[in-house]
Amino acid sequence: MRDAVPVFDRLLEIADLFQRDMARAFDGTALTPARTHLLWVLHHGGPSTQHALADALEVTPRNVTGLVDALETSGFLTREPHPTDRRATLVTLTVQGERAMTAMTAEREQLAADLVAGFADAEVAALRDGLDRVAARLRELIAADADRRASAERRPA
Amino acid sequence: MRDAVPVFDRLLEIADLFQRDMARAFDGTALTPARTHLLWVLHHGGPSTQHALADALEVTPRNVTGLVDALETSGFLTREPHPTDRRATLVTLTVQGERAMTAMTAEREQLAADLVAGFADAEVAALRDGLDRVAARLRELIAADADRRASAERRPA
DNA sequence: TATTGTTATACTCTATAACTATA
DNA sequence: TATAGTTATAGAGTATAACAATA
Repeated sequence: MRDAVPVFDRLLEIADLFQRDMARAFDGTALTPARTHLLWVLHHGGPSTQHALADALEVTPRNVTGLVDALETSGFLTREPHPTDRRATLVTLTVQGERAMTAMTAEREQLAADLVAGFADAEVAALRDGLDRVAARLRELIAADADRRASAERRPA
Repeated sequence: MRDAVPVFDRLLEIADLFQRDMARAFDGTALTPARTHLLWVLHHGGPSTQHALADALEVTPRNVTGLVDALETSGFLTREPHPTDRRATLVTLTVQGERAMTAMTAEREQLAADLVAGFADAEVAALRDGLDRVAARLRELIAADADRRASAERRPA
């Protein structure tokens, strides 16, 4: 297990680099990470209510109001009345919003290819396998931790 | 290159999981990611001026003022006059701050070991190698991108 | 003149709580 | 009574600009 900590450190470094890279990519546009995430969900899930978006983004409905406000103002999406539920709003990507997400998909694929340029196919497959296992393990650990916290909360009450 | 996008997606997912895990770990403490990062830099670099911290964190001096304010209030560090430069402040970890960083180091090593539990040594080494190469590539791409932007800025001026 | 840290101001992301309009 | 979205309020993280004290 001599290499466990270096693997961990590299993963943290890559996470940090991704974050910085994305933040930089938004410079000069009206987009930010949170707003882009919302557009991405909309692009893949189609027109949605704000409540559905809040669930998908794991964020409060109030938060979605703010994000949708900003994206509506900058022309990436529109709010339309829900056809059957007059309480609800249907959020829909505009042409500009769709174009932005299409461009982002292309950039994403380009970056993915660039990251493993120079790898043999078998090396990429091995890396994929290793990452799949690490991600699964991490999900498990987080779930176990959440359980532990939940029962610790139930105890003192 | 069939696996390039899945590798990319896994890396993004792991980055996201790390972020959520850390945010959760701070619940109930006075610590947050940004404040913890500052303590970590202090733990590894020893007593520093706020300016040095701003450089290390790649953040504005004004931002450091706020982080140090909060950490001073919660007892993780102290501000002391710089021995030779009366403009500057020396920020130093308290015993509580050192203890928090020691605990964090142990948790980090535990998590790193857990992530690759069940991997053969050679598999961990291969994963480490793959991640090293991906991280190096990502750093290159970001640097190239920064260069491109810098010259694009010089042009229209 | 340049540097260190601060006050002033502002924007983004996030949260909770209270409220309105509808189901 | 419950749900969808909003207003009100607050705190964290970040930034720029102007300014004081010191180098």
